[in-house]
Amino acid sequence: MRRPTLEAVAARAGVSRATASRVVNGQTTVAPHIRDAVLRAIDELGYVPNSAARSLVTQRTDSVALVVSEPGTRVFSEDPLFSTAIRSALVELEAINKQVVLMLASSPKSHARVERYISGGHVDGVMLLSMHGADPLPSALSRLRVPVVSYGRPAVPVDIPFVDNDNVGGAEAGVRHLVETGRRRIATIAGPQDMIAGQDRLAGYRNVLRDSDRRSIVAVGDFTRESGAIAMRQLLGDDPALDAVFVANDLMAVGALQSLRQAGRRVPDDVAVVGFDDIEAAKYTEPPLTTLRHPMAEQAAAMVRLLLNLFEGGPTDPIILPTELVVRESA
Amino acid sequence: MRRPTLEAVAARAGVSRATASRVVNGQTTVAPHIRDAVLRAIDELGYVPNSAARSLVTQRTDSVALVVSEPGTRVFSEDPLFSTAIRSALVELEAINKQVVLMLASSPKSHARVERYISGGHVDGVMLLSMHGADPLPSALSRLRVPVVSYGRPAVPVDIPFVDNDNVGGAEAGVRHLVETGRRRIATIAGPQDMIAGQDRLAGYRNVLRDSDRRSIVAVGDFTRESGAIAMRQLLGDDPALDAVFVANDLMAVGALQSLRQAGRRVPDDVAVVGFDDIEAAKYTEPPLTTLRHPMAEQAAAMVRLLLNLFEGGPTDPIILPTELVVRESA
DNA sequence: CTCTCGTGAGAGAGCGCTCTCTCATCACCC
DNA sequence: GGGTGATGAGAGAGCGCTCTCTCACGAGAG
Repeated sequence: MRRPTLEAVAARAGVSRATASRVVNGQTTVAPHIRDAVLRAIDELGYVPNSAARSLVTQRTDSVALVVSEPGTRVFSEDPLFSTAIRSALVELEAINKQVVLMLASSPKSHARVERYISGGHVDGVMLLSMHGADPLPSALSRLRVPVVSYGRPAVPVDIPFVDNDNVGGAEAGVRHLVETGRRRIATIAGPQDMIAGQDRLAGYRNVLRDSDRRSIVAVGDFTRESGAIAMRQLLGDDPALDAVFVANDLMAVGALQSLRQAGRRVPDDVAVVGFDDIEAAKYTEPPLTTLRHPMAEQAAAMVRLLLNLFEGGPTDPIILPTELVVRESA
Repeated sequence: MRRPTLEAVAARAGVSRATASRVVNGQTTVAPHIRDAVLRAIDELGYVPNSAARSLVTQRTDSVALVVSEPGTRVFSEDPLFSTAIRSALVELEAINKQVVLMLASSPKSHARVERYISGGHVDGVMLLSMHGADPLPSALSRLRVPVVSYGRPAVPVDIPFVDNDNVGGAEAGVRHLVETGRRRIATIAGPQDMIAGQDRLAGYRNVLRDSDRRSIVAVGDFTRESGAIAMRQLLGDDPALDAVFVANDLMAVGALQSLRQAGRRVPDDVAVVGFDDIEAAKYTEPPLTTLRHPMAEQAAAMVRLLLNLFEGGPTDPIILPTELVVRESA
């Protein structure tokens, strides 16, 4: 009991396969009464085109790969960045009838898998959610002559269109807020330095401290809550008198708040805290977190548009989305 | 400049296309020296099989659809349930070389899209992350004669293999813990009653209250933090003397904790709180949350195995995974 | 009334692969 | 030495579709 073919539809409608194909593909060179007959046959038979056959001849697949290159299970599952970006990209792509193949590229083995798959012509394009600098994927894929776009600026200089948020400017705004509210000893919990977001947000912090003649106090985390808690303890050891901390993402800020609480510090009275990303959880910390809104969904949507432009020859200049300071109670 | 075909490989290796195909597909009936010649040709040409051509003849696609049926943007992005389950399923499927097509089925329009796609034979099977009872998808897909499995028991009685966690037993264990620690007025913030998880966890709560001769105090949320906060305020209005609350998921518990704080209630001194799921964030609330561990990743992995069994004729009985009480400081 | 041109429909090749069928070859045994 | 069977390799059909090429037909022009 196999699915009806175009042949069957054509036979039922009393036309040739070519004509049936014309109707299916919406060509206008078909007389109305014939078109109706074909459509009726399609309906009656429950015909659905075989995509393998179609893409065999058209050389298109109408699907794109979304490659997520994040080794850490915890980060992937816990950081709303990924789910938000994936969901937004999905919605955008479904709107233009493209399928999304989701792939993980965490180990060298899976890298090979991804490369093989992509070069197998299964997809018309690739969207890369790759955060790590050492990641060989951006350059590998750009060599494959497949349209590739990136969510976030690739850490290695490679000619791939990308969309990023203004990490440096956002960090500057956050730290400037601390300076302007009279904080003197402003520490930071930086993100991983093999990620652009980690590097740029630290750069922003340094820029403002330099200009405002303050000493930088740095601990490094890996964007997880736990690393934020550990880094905060370390900072309190390094400089017990610190009165503010700029944390490179909200997840780490959550951990930092816990460490501050355990150390008996009041927030914001003793120590002001500014996060980054404005995830939903930031509204529910004690106290609610002052942070920088990172437009993750918009970023993903813009990435999809960039990929489309790559297909259709539109502009593919990098896009940098602005961030916005959201002042709550922690600073 | 198109990709090399099997024909080209065969020509270069000096064999027929059929023999080259045998080598590619790992058949053993090829003499070693010929196999080597073919492999060398493949390597030199950088040959990658054309999957469209292959699945056109084999009628297989080596890919499965992962259909996420969750209308709420916020829930999808914020609840680690989705990202954890998706990631785990992805890892399991990549291990057996299956591709994953991720699809959203939130609106009636996208339902039609999904159905059309599935019935188009693009995928060998479907995994359903559908939580809502009114969801027409499970029955629609089961009619399509495509292998389907479900993450979570489908809300409508439909003959689909599924994996779930022990919602009732978990809720009972959580509430029993509250009873055993001497709480008298135990309220609950239930999940949406059109979801099995919402229904079953409420049922578990009711079971224990009934047996321990306590009155039930119920508010209903929708599994978001915000709804938890609202429900908690409502409960405090309904019964200011309540001394415990069982919250149907951790996200809502986070919101509830905030409302309790704002109402000046100390946790656990005045009000004990038990959540459900044991998400990472549960360790970072103030105070850390006592909750029930819901093995989301294992559940997804088991679902993948179930789908495999469906392909290969193994057992496809429903699987119920146990939950475990994790006692922290909130109760 | 013939010629040209536009329009709508059919014929048929071919996308790249798998797989059955067929055949050649060789070892083995009586 | 001829028959038998196992083994390895090739020929070729065909998966379901698109798309070019061709052609039939009718309208309009000369």
